[in-house]
Formats: sequence, C-alpha cells, structure tokens
Amino acid sequence: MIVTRFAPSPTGYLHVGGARTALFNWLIARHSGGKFILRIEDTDTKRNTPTAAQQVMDDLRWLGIDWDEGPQIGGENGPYYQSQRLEIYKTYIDKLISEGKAYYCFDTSEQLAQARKKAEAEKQNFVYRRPEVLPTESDVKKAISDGKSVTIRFAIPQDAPIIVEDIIRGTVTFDPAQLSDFIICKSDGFPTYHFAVVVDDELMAVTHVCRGQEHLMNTPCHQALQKALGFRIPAYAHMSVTVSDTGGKLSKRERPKVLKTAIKAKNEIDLQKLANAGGISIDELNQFLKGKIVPDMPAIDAMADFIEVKLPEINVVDFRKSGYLPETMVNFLAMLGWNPGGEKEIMTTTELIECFDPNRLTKSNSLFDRKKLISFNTEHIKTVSKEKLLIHFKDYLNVIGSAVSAADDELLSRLLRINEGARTLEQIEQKCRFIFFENDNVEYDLKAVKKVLLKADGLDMLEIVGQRLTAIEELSEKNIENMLRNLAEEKQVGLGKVAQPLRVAICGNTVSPPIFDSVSILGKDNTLKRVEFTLKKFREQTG
RNA sequence: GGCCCCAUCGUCUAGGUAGGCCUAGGACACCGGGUUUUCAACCCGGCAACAGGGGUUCGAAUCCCCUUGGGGCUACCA
Repeated sequence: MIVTRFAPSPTGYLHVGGARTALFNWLIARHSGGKFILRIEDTDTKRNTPTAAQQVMDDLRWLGIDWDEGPQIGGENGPYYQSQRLEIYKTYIDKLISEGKAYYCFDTSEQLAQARKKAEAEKQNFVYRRPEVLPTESDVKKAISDGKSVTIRFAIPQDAPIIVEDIIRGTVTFDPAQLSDFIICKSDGFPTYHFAVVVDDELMAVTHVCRGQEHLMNTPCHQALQKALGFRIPAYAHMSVTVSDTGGKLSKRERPKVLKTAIKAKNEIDLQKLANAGGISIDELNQFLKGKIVPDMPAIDAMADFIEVKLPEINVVDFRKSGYLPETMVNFLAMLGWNPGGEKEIMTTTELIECFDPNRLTKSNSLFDRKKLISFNTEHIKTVSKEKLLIHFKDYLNVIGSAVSAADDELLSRLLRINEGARTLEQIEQKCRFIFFENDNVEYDLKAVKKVLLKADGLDMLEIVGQRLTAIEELSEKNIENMLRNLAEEKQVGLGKVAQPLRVAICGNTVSPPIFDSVSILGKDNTLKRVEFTLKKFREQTG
C-alpha cells in the first residue's frame, strides 16, 4: 500500500506552497487508494506558535484535503506531534551512539561560526567531520556538569557515494565528503528535523516522500541515516519551487513588504491611527517601517484594511478571504508543476485524483500567475454545483464578516444566479452590498455620481424613472424591464441612459447585478426611498 | 566560494524516457473586432517560444558536451 504524508511545522498559517506539497502527497495516496498521514513537526520549540497547527488543519480541511491518520483523528502510529515522540527518538539515538555511528559534541556556536568563516575564506564548503578521538561517557558527564551545551551528530559514512533515485530528477549522486556530520539531537534534547523525519517516516510506514526541491540536498543525509538504522528507503520526489509574480520566491514576507511600501507611498497618513488599527504601538510601527521588526499577520492585515491596500495572497486563508473557491485552489495548485498530459486543465478534484501521476511532475520552477488563477476561479464558479457554490458563498461571507450574510438561502442563491460570470466571490459580495445599506446612507461613488447623475440630464431622468416606478403595482423584473425599455424608446435613448441613474441611486455605484433584479430584490419601498433621497441630495448640491 | 537542480510563447505548459507525425499544440495574459442595461461573462480574429555554441545523426525542441542564465542548499529552521 502506498503511504504518503504531509508534515508541516506549526509556525504560522498554511502557505500555498505548503498546500501544494500537501495536495500532491494527498493525490498520490488517493489515486492509489493508499493512506495519507498528517504529522506535525514541532521540534523547534522557539518557532512554534500554539494556534498554528489548528490553523493549518482548518486550511487543509477547507481545501478538502483529509487525512487518514493524524491529529484530531488519531491512528495506529501516533502520536502525530513530534514533540510527543521524544522517547522514541531517544531509543534510536542511543542505538546509534552505542554502535559508534553517532557522537557527542560540545562546540559552542562561536566555535562553529569561526570554523565556517575559515572555510569561506578558503573558498571551501564548510564540512563538519568527527574528531580523531570521540568523546567518552565521562567526557559527556564532565561537559554537562561544566554547563556546556551538548549535541549529538551523525557520522556520515565516507565509504561510498550516496545515490538518490528521485521520481522527478532521476539519479542524483552525492559525494559524502561534501556532507557534514549533521546534528541529530539538539542541546535542548529535541531531535532535529533530519532525525525525526527519518524515524517517523519509517515507523509510520511512509512509502513515498514528495517534498520541495529545497530538500534534495538533505536526502543523501536522510538515506545515510536510514541505512545506519536499518530502515527502508522510501521513494522520493523533489518538486519544483513556486515563485511569485511579484518577483522572487513566493514567500510569507511578501505581504509585510507590500504593506510597508504602501504606507511609505502615502504621505498623508496618521501613523498613530494606523498603529491603533493594527493593535500595535507607534513604536512598533516605526520599527516596522525601518525594517527592524515584522508585526504578526493579523496586525498586517488590519493595517492593510485601514489604508485600503490589497496585499498579495500568500497563505491559503488569504485566498479564502479574497473569494476563491477551494476547488479553484486545488485545481490551480495541481497544475503548477504538473499536468495530465492532454489539453484539459480545468478539472474537478475527483478528476485530479483519477489521473494523477507523480511521474508527470515538472522539473523546472513555476511562477504563480494570479491572472490565471482568477480565470480558473471564474471557470469553477461557473461549473460547481449550485449547492456547493452556496456553501462556499456563505463561508466567504462569514469569513470576511459581510453584512450580506444576513440574507437567507433563497436570496443568497438568487444573488449567485444573477451574478453569473463573476470572477470571485468577493466580486459578488461587493455587487450585492447595496441591498443591506440604510436607505439614507448609501455609499455613493463620487465618480459614478458625477458621470451618471450630475452630467447631462441624469437627475431629471432619475426623477421620471422614479415616477414610473411609483406607478407600477408590482415590481417584478418583467414589469421593471418593460417600463425601462418603454421609457428608453420614448426618449429615443439607449437603455443605459435610463438604467444607469437608477443604478447609481439604489447602489451608489455604476456596478451592480442586472438592474431589473437589483430593483426587484430591493423592493418598491426601498427603491423609491433611495431615488427620492438621491434626488434631494444631489439636487441640493447642484443648486 | 562549494555542492545540487533546472532551461519551449510574457506566464502555466504539450512534445523530450522509443530523434522524423513540430512550417512546435493548448490555456492564461495581451491586442483588434462583435454582443451588451453597468461590471463581468460570452463569440470571432491576431501577436508570440525550442537561451547560445559545439557535436552525434540522412535527420535534433528531443541524445551528448561546453557557455550563459535562473533556482535551491550551504543552521542546535523545517
């Protein structure tokens, strides 16, 4: 049976790159009817955040990536938090020590830094090699009592080249002389990633490891360890990296970077208010602007909202908040560095599972193209079932805290129907907000008002439209349409000339769902009140 | 610096493992036109690539070498 896993370290939100890794592993497992495991690699006590694991799992669930073993559901190979597996690692480390395959070290970080500097000066790669005489038990006891920090390193066998058979890259050969005796146990007693990953993949019977290309250089180290421990060597696939269309690696640092530039570009900005909005001190804000510190994501998001800047989406949750469908994300991420071979690229998750084949993974890096993502989203909004779309829309409204969430399912479904062709859920929400405005508190877009109402005879036309509307008994779409079309014909103008003033009057904007639906949804009372209010407000202004 | 990976339209890619079917296909973006009550959506058309240089071969996008360019790693992070 094929067993894959996704092993995030809980340091923050799930990043799209991480989601892609999870997805490929999940697809490999689901395609073959195998097993997909979720494991939390929390061996770095300094960088872990308490809520991150939960957030990562929420994001995976949103994407529809479920796991057969792992946190929240358990399994026969638990626990699934590495911090709860310390005794297991210790057993294997002791074994390596007793067999002379690993050894204690007492180097200080200063000593190591110096050695690296020396290597650099000699234009050499820094390689840590075991000393001639290995420390004894009593050396260790003495070091501990002296308060020295003690680490354990694995002695990389130097006898033969290490050959990695990679599904994507083919055969890659490494010279062990280039490989350091890496640390397997840190001075705080926690294993390093390199050690924990090898032990857990063996114990959890993982057969296929699909991970980022950045791990390719680690693989010979892992294989040497597997050999020393008598473990199997799983199949490896080192995927290409996803790079950003804003330049450089697609990284979580992008959002703060964009925000910083945006703040600096706005000269008239109240820094104190901005800091308040982000829930940070003015001091922290200044430090941030100087590039000294980076506030946490909620603060970054809040400040971006405050100055009305749209930050590039990086984390899965960012895309969720921008109105993308999980189906879109799964489809798009799958097509980054993989394709089914034909000309089809819009695919459902089920279709993806059916034809997924890791042998078709691409070797070269790919750029994350947001324009293409939007077009995928447009396609998926068009093709998902009405029921699913409604669920996604409700989730979206909920996640962003929209006033539109006050609508019932029937209205929501209607809003989705009349917004056919929308590119994102965000777009739909923005076009429908007007329904929930107070009649005397419509948010007018000044450009729209100027162009449609104040120019030509916009207000006069609106007045006539208002009168005709009053005269209609029942504001059905059909009645509204007939009235507007007749009026346009009567006045010898296009429909736009009569419809646009009405549109701006009821939603403050030139962009809304089709006007007949918009009016009928608003209802006669609200519509007439808004028309009246608009006439009054802008008649006064123009004198 | 060292080690490793990669290289087809602006972007994602098909084709490369069995060299001729490739005057290199699709999608997104872009440009032009159409449709239209706004924004979208939709329809039609167009632009656009085998990084460079050497080989091998009757024949190379496809195989080999070099150059150049990009990326990764080089932590008591994962």
